[in-house]
Amino acid sequence: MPQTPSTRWCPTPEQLMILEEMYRSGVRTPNAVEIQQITAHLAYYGRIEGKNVFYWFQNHKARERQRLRRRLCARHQQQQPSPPSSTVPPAPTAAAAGAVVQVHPAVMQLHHHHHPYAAAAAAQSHHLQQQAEWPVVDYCSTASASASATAADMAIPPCCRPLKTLELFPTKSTSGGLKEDCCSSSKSSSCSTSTN
Amino acid sequence: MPQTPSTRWCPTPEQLMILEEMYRSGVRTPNAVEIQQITAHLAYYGRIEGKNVFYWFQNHKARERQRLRRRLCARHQQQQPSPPSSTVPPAPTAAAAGAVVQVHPAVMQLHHHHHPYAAAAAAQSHHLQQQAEWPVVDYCSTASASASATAADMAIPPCCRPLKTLELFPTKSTSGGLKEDCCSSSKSSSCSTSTN
DNA sequence: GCAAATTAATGATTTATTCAAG
DNA sequence: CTTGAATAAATCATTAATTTGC
Repeated sequence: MPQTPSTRWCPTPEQLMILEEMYRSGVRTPNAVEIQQITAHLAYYGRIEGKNVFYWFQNHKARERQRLRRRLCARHQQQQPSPPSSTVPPAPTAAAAGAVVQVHPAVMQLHHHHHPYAAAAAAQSHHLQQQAEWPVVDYCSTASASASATAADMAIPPCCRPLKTLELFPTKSTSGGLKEDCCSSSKSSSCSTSTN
Repeated sequence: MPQTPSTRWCPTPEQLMILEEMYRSGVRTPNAVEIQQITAHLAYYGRIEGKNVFYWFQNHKARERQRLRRRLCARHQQQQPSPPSSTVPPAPTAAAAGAVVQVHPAVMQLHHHHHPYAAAAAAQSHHLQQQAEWPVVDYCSTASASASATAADMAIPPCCRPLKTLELFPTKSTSGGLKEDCCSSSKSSSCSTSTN
């Protein structure tokens, strides 16, 4: 075994545990800076990169939602008779509620395993520095020169505008409702560039 | 006015021209490295970051496609009688065809405006180095160690795998076969979107 | 008990949709 | 309205679980 090329990241139990803890605490879409920190901390438990953290949150969030959706659907399908309003509340709200108090930074110190190693690991650039910042733009970095943001610039938690997905899937047709797939056969929907 | 924070990138005509030229040449989804180079070149004509290039291609591709879809749809709606096979080839194929010969790297030297400035600009880290490489992972870098792929593995151009799913397996329903999206059901709806 | 063959999870990409600045 | 930016959904691909035959 040369070195196990292992194309893809395989989270260690510790890493996974911490990530899940963070997720439960409300972390949804950490920005570049936060990802950096998370990565730095997790790096102590094994090889990891910023993108891994990024993807993990993306996937975890998406699949959590998917799972819920599926459950609801299945339930709805099987039990024609809609039970009263006493259906078991879908739990997710719990996490959301917790998020309200803004736990992002706090979580970082959850385990506060004061291992200088972590920081070092990140700083020493394992094999390439972690300064990445593309799609996951860190809105902050640009403000590096700022030092004097206009106000709420730094005030609000930089990344995820607080809790957008709070109401996960309010059956609102937000994204699933209207698409503009004009060629989708079916109704001769008027896709005619509408009112222009 | 502090310094015109200018939240979003505004491409100069030159930059735009070059980008469009590249797009026409077949560039669709440049990887991190390529984006770096493009950024470096375009940086000569004005402020620009990797993410801008990334987003530009994303959006341009998506909207080009959308535009076509819409046009086709409109046509199909207006002209009930389906024209023979001589309908104007949906253009995208053109790009695809061009892509077959793999123009990505070549394009880089399309203009080969040997301005050391560009490279310098990128290298000097305007205010932060451009080594980014997150979501836009460069599939190439990881493959560096490979060296011994199973076959067409390396043959295909690194980025947009032209036709990977082509004939991997004999329709064994391994992973792509079945979906279980239970809630799909109604997704038709008109495309209007009405632009609120 | 084990290894090849399936299936289930999940990491990584790509595509579609949405938001909001100009 | 156009389009840069951001997010979510869909999809692909690889790893881990598991089943199965020996």
